[in-house]
Amino acid sequence: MATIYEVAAAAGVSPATVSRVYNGVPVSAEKAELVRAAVAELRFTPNRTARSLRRKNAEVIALVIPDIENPYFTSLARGVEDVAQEAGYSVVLCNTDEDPGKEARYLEIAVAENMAGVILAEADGRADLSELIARSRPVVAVDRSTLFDLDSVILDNRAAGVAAARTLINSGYRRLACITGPAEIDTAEERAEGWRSVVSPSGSLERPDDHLRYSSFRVEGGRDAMAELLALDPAPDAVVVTNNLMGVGALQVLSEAGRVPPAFGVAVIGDLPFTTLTPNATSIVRLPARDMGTTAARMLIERINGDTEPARTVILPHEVVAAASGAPAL
Amino acid sequence: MATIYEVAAAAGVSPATVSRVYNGVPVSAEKAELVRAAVAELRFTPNRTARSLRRKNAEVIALVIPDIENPYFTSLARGVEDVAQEAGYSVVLCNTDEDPGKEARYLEIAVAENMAGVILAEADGRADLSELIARSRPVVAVDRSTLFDLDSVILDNRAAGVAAARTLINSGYRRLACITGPAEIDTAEERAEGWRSVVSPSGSLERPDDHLRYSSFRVEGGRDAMAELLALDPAPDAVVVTNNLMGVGALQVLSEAGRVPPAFGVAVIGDLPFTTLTPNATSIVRLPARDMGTTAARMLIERINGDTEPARTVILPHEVVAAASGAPAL
DNA sequence: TTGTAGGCGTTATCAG
DNA sequence: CTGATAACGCCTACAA
Repeated sequence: MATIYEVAAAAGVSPATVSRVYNGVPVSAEKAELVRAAVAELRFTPNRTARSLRRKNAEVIALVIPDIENPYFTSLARGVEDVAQEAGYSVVLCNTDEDPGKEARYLEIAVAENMAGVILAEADGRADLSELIARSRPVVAVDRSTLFDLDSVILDNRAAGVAAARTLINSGYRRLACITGPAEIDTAEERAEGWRSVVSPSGSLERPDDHLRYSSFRVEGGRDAMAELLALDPAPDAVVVTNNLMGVGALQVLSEAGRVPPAFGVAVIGDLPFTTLTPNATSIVRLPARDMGTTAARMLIERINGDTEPARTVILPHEVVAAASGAPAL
Repeated sequence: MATIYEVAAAAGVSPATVSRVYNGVPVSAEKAELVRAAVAELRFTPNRTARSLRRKNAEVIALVIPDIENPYFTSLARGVEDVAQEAGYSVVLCNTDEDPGKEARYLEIAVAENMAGVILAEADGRADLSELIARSRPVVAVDRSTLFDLDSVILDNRAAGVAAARTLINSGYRRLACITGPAEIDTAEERAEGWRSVVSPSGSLERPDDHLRYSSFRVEGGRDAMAELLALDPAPDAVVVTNNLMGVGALQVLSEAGRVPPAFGVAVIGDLPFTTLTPNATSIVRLPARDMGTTAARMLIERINGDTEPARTVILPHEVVAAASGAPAL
């Protein structure tokens, strides 16, 4: 409630002086002390709204993600948060639910609220960032790249797909199916392409894409796809699943069908959150979710602080954790 | 970038008129049309910062939760978000990490940013809300109640504890242990008290509290506590776990020890996220996470709209999903 | 180092 | 219904 004027009056100085103590501008020790006392007295907190209006810059960064219920993105969010907090920024978490409409609305808000910058994991790869760019608000792409030339923190999705497929082959499985996300999402397509590149030359499946399913990046998506794959002839003996939630769905269906790994090989890209199965029967390609967040946040803050280097792309490494046990004897 | 003045100039009207079309104040059809055209032309978006400074009220509500990585809270957040969005508010998600210091900082920001209201799941039951209340910013407590007299959306935690314990007794288990959260968190204590009230009279454990463990509301907490309980003599034959993440940890340890349900009875309060075990071997007391969010958001918005009734407390019902199979023959 | 004063973009009051 | 104008609370030249 108290304003800078009331503090100034109480301290016997000018409003400008009060402002200065809050902005690291030199003020004599005595006056500074007077101000501090008055601030404590009146329990003054600077009004951030007025400050951002004046400075055209809120100490807030927007983190726009497609699915807040996916632990991959919440870890990433934690990473962003920790770095941002450190640098004095608060984080507004915006959940787009993979909906380009919601995404567009949130990006508009970021502009209208003068937010300092945006970290964006795109819903559909078509977001219009021209408004943000026109107002020179820095944007960093994370997890998924955009149509614009931006700093990006991404994964080598194709390599992750390759790694997942290879680990199954090494364990002795031969007929690898694949479950991936919507074809419009690049990461889904790239990971599947990694699988395809391993499976095609091996020739154990005549037409690999018959064993490929596109589905939603959610538990239900994994369930549906896995059920279809199990009904195939020739049946697959293993599956690469390109997303953690789908992995859970697939494992549920396999478990219901009595084909828990290693009876049926499973390699999942992404950490399996909260699984209660003994963990090491499934191969995992771990993704550095938290690191993606911290890295993106650091890049964004550099931009906010005026860095004007050309856009950089950082590719963070995944880590393969192979299942302990291999395929059953043929 | 365009301001209301530029729009006004382009449309040949006064800035006040432009403002009016954005605030539902009557404006003649012709002028309204002129404004609409100019807005489209200049791609004008009202500056929310200026608006909130003037109105002393941002169309933003803060949702303060203790653990963004717990799916219970992300579901709750989804509920809040959906209702808020509907009503034209954006939601700022603040993760306190169960840290009262962070919590205090976020609450200060809510004040400093003139946010319209706060939905708070408290970290420690001691938050100082006097500042918010003094400025008559509505606050709704969710999941955990506070020291202040506020609208609250909570659960009957004791009854949930009773229900969890009863379902195990009904399945034929006799020596029920309990794993609960930090003693400072009321919900943890209340749920444990429910368990105690079932276990004490049955007399099958001489000193029930020897079989009670306080731990952190996280997977690790469940793991640690479960390991300790398994080493006890007399060993329990079942456990009530008062939180979803702890439940996951407990099940992991049991699985590693080869004592998967129903060999060892498990009842968990809270949904088990993403479990890949066949689901129905564990009893679950389902909590209406999303509903808590929607209910809290509705209450908050009523308050924002000026409702001044005395504080209400809503207790949302849980739902017991008993395990399909009972205890093994004794 | 300090104070004065103008303006950031809106909204609300008050005449007309 | 419409237009001029004064705030909202703060920051930052500019002047002293």
